[in-house]
Amino acid sequence: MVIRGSTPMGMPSGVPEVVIMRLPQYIRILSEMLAGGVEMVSSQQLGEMLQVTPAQIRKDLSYFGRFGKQGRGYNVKGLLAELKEIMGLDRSWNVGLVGVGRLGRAILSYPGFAPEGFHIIAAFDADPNLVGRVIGNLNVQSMNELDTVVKELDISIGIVAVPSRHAQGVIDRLMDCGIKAILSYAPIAPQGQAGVKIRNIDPVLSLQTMTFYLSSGSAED
Amino acid sequence: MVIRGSTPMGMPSGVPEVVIMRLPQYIRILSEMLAGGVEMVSSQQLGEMLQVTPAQIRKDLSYFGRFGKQGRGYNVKGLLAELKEIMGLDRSWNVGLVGVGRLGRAILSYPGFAPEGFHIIAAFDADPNLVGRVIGNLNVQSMNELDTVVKELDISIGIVAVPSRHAQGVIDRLMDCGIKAILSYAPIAPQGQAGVKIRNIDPVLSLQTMTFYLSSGSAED
DNA sequence: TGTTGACTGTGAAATTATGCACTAATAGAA
DNA sequence: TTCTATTAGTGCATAATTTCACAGTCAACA
Repeated sequence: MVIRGSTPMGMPSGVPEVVIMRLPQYIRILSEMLAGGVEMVSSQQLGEMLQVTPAQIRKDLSYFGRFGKQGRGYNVKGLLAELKEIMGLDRSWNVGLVGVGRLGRAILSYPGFAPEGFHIIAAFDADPNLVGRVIGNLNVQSMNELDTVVKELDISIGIVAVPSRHAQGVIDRLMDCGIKAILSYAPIAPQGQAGVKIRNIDPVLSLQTMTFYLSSGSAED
Repeated sequence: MVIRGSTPMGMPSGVPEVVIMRLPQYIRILSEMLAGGVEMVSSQQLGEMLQVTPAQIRKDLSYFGRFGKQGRGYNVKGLLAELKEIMGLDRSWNVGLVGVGRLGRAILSYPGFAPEGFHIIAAFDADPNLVGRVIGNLNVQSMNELDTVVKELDISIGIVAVPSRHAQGVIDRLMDCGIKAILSYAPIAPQGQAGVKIRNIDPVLSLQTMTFYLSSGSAED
């Protein structure tokens, strides 16, 4: 799928979604390299670490500009900064969590979000017994307050951690609030409106995509 | 990517990986329909629920055989059974978990695996303080026992829930034991050997693939 | 100041995936 | 029985993605 339409600040448009899906991986490797003191990296080296061809990396980057030096490769720090800016990862994002059951609490206590700029600053639950309680530094709020709080706190990303039978309803509510990016942990096939990005975390589905290869005896990778 | 090579029981080979990635989703929807008492379904209806074109569903299924009736559609129960068999989901799989920290325990207590036939029947940890303890009905075992236990209990899938700096090492150990399917929760780009399938559960990466669309102001879906 | 080796950026080609549109089959109505 | 409305399966066209391969640039060094 290709991203059509114009973008505000002169950002090149027409970037395939597959490319967008790969950039965060480049960012991650580059971060590791920067932490490791590496200054320059070639598409060859980057490709080896990510198991993709060097040509693909160069082509991906070419959608956004020219970041390398012929004969030298890429400056790790510089490329990292560029990619972060392109992806909107040079800033922090306010995230709202819906569902503070066992899974929701695990998400709240997951230490991996904040260092990457994702701050869960509000938690909601439909259960009146949970509303008003403080869980992981957050005061659990009623679903009735969703719209108000999303706007007041400038929340642009929603995380859904409710039982699957309620997940689509919650996703609909979030979209009604103007949320355009949703991370759902529910094992369902979510229906999203146009212009809304939804990603699923679904370990069972992940396992199910591997068993074919186990049973078919295929030795391919 | 296309799956090359022959398969033992006359299973058609040459099935693109994208197709394999979609089949579990078909299976999920079909299960829901079966539970809902639906008897027949057309590719049109299935496509609407999954947001894919009917043609794609028919094409995907055609890699494996002919399951529908012209003018009628597919028998839900029958198609579900066929797809489960194709994917190796008509049986149960033994799973080993490495890492019983907070994340590992959350995985052990996740109720979604067993009903789908994935049984975590062994848990390992490198921490001597954890070895020997009973967590979630399982006796935590030392990493030294990995190879023996994997073979004894016929474990064919590994789940990795260790800190990221140890993840690649654990993945290597699992591959050395002959494990061909690994689900990793570590936020790294894992290096796998040929013939080994690795899937990542990485919520941060998922979030990072969405922010581009939030910042670019693109209204596309 | 040439010359060499390394490596990017990019059109073109190859490959892979998707969607169209048609044929054939089927059930049910008239 | 015949007609109509559906819908699967599929060859082919189109679209998307990946890879190739090479011109152009750069740094290092003789």
